[in-house]
Amino acid sequence: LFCCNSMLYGYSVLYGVEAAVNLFYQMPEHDDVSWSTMISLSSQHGYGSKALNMFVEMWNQGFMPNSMTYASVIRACTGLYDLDWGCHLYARILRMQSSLDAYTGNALIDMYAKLGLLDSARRVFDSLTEHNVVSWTSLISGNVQFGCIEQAVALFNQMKKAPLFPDAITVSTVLGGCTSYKEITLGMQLHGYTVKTGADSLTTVGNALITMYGKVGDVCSAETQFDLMPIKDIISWTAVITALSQNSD
RNA sequence: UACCGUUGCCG
Repeated sequence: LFCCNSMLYGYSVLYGVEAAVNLFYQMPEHDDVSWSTMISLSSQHGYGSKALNMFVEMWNQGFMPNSMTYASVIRACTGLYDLDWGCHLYARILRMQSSLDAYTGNALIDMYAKLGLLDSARRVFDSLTEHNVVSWTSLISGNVQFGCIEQAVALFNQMKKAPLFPDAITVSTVLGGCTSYKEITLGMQLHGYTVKTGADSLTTVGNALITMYGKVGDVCSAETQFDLMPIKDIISWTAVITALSQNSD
């Protein structure tokens, strides 16, 4: 059983999730680990309804989901835009585990944020005893995506006062907001912040900066940023080419 | 053994 559990993950990497599912059903017996592994693999690879079905099956057979299992199923709900199931899981977690932890809490924040229920996302956020960089970024991302850029920035500034630092993903998220809403003044302030912290040399952050300058027609800054970057990936190249082509002279 | 957030283009 132990060997099979390790093989489930290996199978999904080598042959795809379907192969892992087949292996799973060929196993003579299952335990919480096998179930949880399959559920997280399924939700990670976009097989959301498969993940939900397996969760029900697992539950009916009397196995105990842990917070990572719950987080995986919530992620599945997020991908399926299945708010009913998500709320149901929320209630069930509170019933079974009495409180949210970092995994379930962040998964719920992400779910509400992606579905545009920013107030609910905020309530979950506030109910957590501890916030990590993912909690903050998920909430910020929701506000960016649903047009509350000023609220996103307010959160970002609040976060800088918290005992943890925004990472590359947090900064890229806010920069993405500046791009969408053409908030160039704000974007340039953020650019200054990234230079100060050295974050501008990180590929994700640099990519977001290239895109932002390209979008507002500042090809020169876009190119400069591109040239400054020590590590360029496929996104850097696409972003700079897009910037150049959309501002052709 | 597995959890959650991000940046370009195309679909």
